[in-house]
Formats: sequence, C-alpha cells, structure tokens
Amino acid sequence: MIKNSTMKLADIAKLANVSESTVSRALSNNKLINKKTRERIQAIAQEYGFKVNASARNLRLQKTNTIAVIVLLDPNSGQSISDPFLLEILGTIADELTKYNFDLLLCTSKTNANDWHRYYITSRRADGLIVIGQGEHDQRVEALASENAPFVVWGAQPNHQKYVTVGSDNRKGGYLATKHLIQQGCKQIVFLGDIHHNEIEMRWKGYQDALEEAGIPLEKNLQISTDFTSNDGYSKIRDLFLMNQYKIDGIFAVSDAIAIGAMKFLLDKDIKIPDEIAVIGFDDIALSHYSSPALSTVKQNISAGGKLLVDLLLKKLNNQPITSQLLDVELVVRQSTAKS
Amino acid sequence: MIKNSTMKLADIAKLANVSESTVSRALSNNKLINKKTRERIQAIAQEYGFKVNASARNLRLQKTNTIAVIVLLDPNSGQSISDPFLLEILGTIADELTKYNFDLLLCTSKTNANDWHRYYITSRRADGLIVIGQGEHDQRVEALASENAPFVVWGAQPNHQKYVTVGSDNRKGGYLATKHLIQQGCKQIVFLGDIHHNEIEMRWKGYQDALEEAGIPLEKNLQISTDFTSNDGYSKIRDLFLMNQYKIDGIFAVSDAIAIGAMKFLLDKDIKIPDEIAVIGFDDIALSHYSSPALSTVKQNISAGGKLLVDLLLKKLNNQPITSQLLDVELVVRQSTAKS
DNA sequence: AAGAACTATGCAATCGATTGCAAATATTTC
DNA sequence: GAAATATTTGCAATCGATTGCATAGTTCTT
Repeated sequence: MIKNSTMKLADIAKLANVSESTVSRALSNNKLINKKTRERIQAIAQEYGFKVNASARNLRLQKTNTIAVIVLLDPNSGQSISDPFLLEILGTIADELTKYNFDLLLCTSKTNANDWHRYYITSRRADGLIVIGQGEHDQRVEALASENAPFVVWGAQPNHQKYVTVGSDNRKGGYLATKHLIQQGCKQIVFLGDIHHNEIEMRWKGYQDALEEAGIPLEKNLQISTDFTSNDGYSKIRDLFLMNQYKIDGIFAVSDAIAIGAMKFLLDKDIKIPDEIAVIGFDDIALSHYSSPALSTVKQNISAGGKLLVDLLLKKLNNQPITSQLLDVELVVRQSTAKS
Repeated sequence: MIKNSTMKLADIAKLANVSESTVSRALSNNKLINKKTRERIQAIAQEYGFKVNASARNLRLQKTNTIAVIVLLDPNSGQSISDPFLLEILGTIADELTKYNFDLLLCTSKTNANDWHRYYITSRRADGLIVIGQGEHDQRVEALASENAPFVVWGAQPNHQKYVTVGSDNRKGGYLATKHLIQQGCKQIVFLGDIHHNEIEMRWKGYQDALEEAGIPLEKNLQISTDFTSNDGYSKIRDLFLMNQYKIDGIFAVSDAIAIGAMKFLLDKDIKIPDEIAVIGFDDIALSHYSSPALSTVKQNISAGGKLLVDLLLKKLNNQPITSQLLDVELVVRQSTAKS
C-alpha cells in the first residue's frame, strides 16, 4: 500500500522501528548507521515511495540545489524566447546542471521582480544565477555584482571586472567574418546589428579591424541596428534598398537569424547570393546549414559555453576563485559567401 | 545598512517592536493588522531588503508555487532542446506562469530521475507538471496518470481519458496539408515523419483522409520515418532519391525543421520547388517564413497552446474539473507549394 | 459605569529534515 | 571480569514562516 503524499521521515521511522535521525542518516547512506539497518530502512523507503521533502531539507540545510537561469530578452520587441541561439545554450545548461544534480529555475525577463538578488537569492529560491541573452549594458546585472551575488553571465566582458562572464571572442569573430568577406572581394560591407549591445560592439570592433587592415575606409552609415530576428533583418535590408544610396556587396549580420532574414529579401529581389552580395552570419545555429544558400557564419561553441557557465558558477558556490573565460570562434564557410 | 542574507521575520519584528506574527500578517497585507502598523512594518522590510524565505514558507504552506516543465526529447538522437517549436511553446508557458506568479522548473528528459511523480510532486519541488515534446507512447506519462498527479500534456489525445492534453487538431492539419498538395496537382506525396509518435499518427491519418477523398491510392512506402531535425529530413530524402524508385511530386513533412532539411536536398539537386516537387511543413516556426522558397505549412497556435496548458493545470491544482482541448490549425500557403 | 462587541496584537504549535551531542550497546584489552 | 574503546542509535534543538486561539486594549450600549 503506497501512500506517497503524506509520507514523512517519521512515518518511515515508525515502520522501521527506529528514530527519525536514524532514517535520515540511513537514507543518506551515512556509515554511522549499521549496514544492515541502513539497507533495511532504504528498502522500506523504496517500497513506500518515500522522497525527502525538498522544502524542509532546503530550510534546514540553507541551500536549494537550484540555479536560476535568467533569459534576457529585448524589452522593446517584447517577444518570448525565440532566438535559436538562446535556446541551444539553455539546453546545454540544463543538461549540465542535471549532471550535478541541480535543478533549473527558468525565468524570462518578464518576471515580476526586477530585483533578481532579492527574488532568487535572498528569498532562497536558488543558490546562484546564470544570466544569458544579448543585453545592453544592464542595470540589473550591475546590481547583482554590487550585492555580491553568486552569478555568472553569458556575454562580453565589461571593462570593469566586477563579475565573471563566459563568452565568445566576439572581436575575433567580427574580424574573421569581415576579413573573409573582403577576401571574397567585398568592399561595401553592411554591418547588420545593434552596436549598443556589449557583444555586438565587440563584433563591430572586429569589423573595423578587418576594414582597417585592408585599407578600406569605414563608412558609418553601413552600420544598421537590428533586433535579433529574421523579421527585422529582412526589413532593415529592405529599407536600405529603398534609400538606394549605397552599392553594397556584402552583409555581415550579427546573428544567423538576422542573416536569414536579410538573405530572404535579397532572394525576393532576385539579387544573387553571393555573387552580387555575399552574406555571413554569426552563431552557427542548426538551421544555418540548411538555408538556401547555406549560410556562412562564425561558429560559437555553444556547448562549451553552457558547460563553462555551469562549472564556474558551481565553483563560485564552492567559494573557489573564478575568472572570466573567452571562447574561441571559428569561421564556417558555406555557399552564401563562396563566390564562384 | 542593508544586510540581506541573514534577515528573517524575527529580525524585522525586533526592529519594529512587534511580534513575528504581526510582521507576517503585515507583509501579506492582512487587514487584521492596523493600517498604520502595517505600513510601518512594510516600510522597514522594504528598507532592509527583506524577502520571505521561500523554503520556510513552502514548508509551512505545503505548496511551492512552482510548476515543473518536462521537455521530452528523442532518446535516440540524444540531443538537447533544439526543435524551435518546443522552444517557442516553452517561452509561452514561461510567460504565462509568470503572470500567475508561478516559478518554472525546467527539466529535460536527461534528468536523473525517471520517476517524475516522486521527484517533483512527492518531494514537493513543484505543485504540478507540464509535459511537452513529441513523444511516443511514454510509460512515464502513463505512470503519472495512475499516480493521480496534477499534470497536463502537450500532444495528441490518447484513446483512454486518463489524463488531460492540449494539442492541435493534427488530423485536420494532416488533411489540410495533403489536400492542398493534391489541389496543386501532386499525386505522389511523401509523408515524412515517424508515425509511432502520437501526434504524427494523427497527421498520417489526415494524410490518408485527403488521399482517399481524392481517390488516390495509398502507397505505404511513401511514408518515411524521420527524427525531428533538418538533418534527418535532408538525409531521408537523399536516401529516397538514391533508391530512385518513386517519381514523387510532393512532400509533406511533419515539422518545419524537417521540411527545411528536405528542401535543402532538393535545391542541392537543382530540383525546382514547387514546380517539380512541392513541399509543405507543419508548425509554422518563425524561420519558415524566411526560408527560400518560403515554406508553406500548417500553423499551430503555439501561444494559445501554452496558455491553455498553464490555465488548465492551475485549474486542476484548484480542484476544478478540466478536459482536453483541441486547437484549430490553419493552412499557410507560401512559395514552396504555390505552383505557377 | 459595567458589560458587550470590536479591534489589534502576541503566544505557541506546526510544517519535515538534519545533526551535534549524549547515551546505550557491543567489542576489545589487560 | 572490569575498564577502556568502538560502534550504533536516539534526543532535542534548529532552520523561518504561518495561523488558530487567546488576550489586551478600545469603543459602544444602555
């Protein structure tokens, strides 16, 4: 007769004719308890489907074995989780946390509280935080740092060293992408992305590095801010063509989703990719391989990133010192830049 | 002087010169407490950044205000979250739960325990469960039902009524997609998807309905099982062409991701879409609009689905009766089926 | 002015698990 | 066989918030 919901340590204790403390120790396999007793109790617990009450345990132990993952979204676009990149990294984090027996509390930026420290740490809902998502300089992250919360951030390293980040070498990525376009003969390259975002700013610097190296003058009007959606990639390129001011021959979009939107417009206009305009993205999401033409891109090492985020945070919780990590990126050349 | 972490009700009580119970009541704005006192206490709590300890509260109240969302993944492919569709619905659920002040515990199928009831409900980590992801007949879901757990499932309604589901009218969707292909003149239509999955089985039935209506004989070899990835969509169509046995003129893929993979192969082979082979997908993910050619598809109402899942589950937690819901689907015609 | 009827606050038990310390039992030593 | 030591187990306090019931303080009635 299994009666799950009401079972507590005391019930098992009664059944086994021992004290609660013995049951508690037996279930955690504490060697203080005689092996036979231990096994007997474990068997009983198993039989009755007993599981320790997490709230009680957390209260007593003053920790939760839970990490809150905060997915920052563009507050303007008001959209839900959608950038495939965010989702891939979320998946990696979930798997990695599982490995360490941690639970994952997911929270999108729409969450009630803006005061993450209070909501998650002070109120003991989670032991630590991981913040992901392309963010502009975010006040809330700064606040976390000054409150000395245990957290790590996906993204670019800010100038100060107030908190630990894990992120790709965005400047190198921007450089690689742009250099590649230049090598393909492009001279008028649109930079499609919002340089007010930390990470994108670095890619923008890499873009400039490559132009400078090639002796191509920087044309600031070729930088066009975009949301992280195919939708906006499409319409921003459309707008550019409506203005009809620049004769461009290359596009560096700061995400694959944006690039795919931009390509769509070019194809709608019967502009040849890559011969008339070459296009390169960033991220290397699963679908970029399957776009037509296949999208060249700068690959971010998502799984390494997710793992690092988790590993660093757990170290931090363990009071070990941690430092920000820069992940290497890799140029992936496919059809969208491979001029014949 | 703000000292977050160590603050408890008792500390606020001391500061305000009242008892803990008064503080507790004041913070929940209980009218038993004099308005002035209430406001004074609230101000103090505010000032010191006090937040109720969730573990203690949960323990006392015997509930968690947390819902666990279980994302089922293909155990074979062993991949992380990746189907864009899953992620979109996850986002909707997150937003909806936020609205009701519930937290979301995310768990992928790799989670330690397979016994979700024990892990989440018995151990009081969550008050209820939402299960999403294309699943075959899953033992674990059946188990939940027999243990009388509060949960709802995204997907097709099983024959028995042991648990409540929310899902699209897959049969109608399959019918609409296939009928549309037939109207475009297709006669040899590949069904690209694994009919052992509940939902896909219904789409398969819809496919048959449309064929029958049009008087086209069913060719079972045109049904090809696929993982839910572009990758597999690509390779399964490639394999089909290698066999070189059928002269097909249409493909109905059971997800947009699969369809995009399939289209990629056709394009690589310089097969004209839709004129030689028309392609239609299922889901209407964000990117389907931006593929080339733009992908025709059957739109699932994701946001309605996410909301319904949450609303039904919360009703269930509230002991209100709930029943399974079927969501209407909609044919979205784009370039990939629009023959000239 | 004394009892009735509120209003506002506090006491103390409770939710369930963990753990330092003490106690009881078993084993070894001389 | 008594003392010393090792092995098992139990007692009771603790984590922090909530709430039924009791009590102290006010206001109202007649």
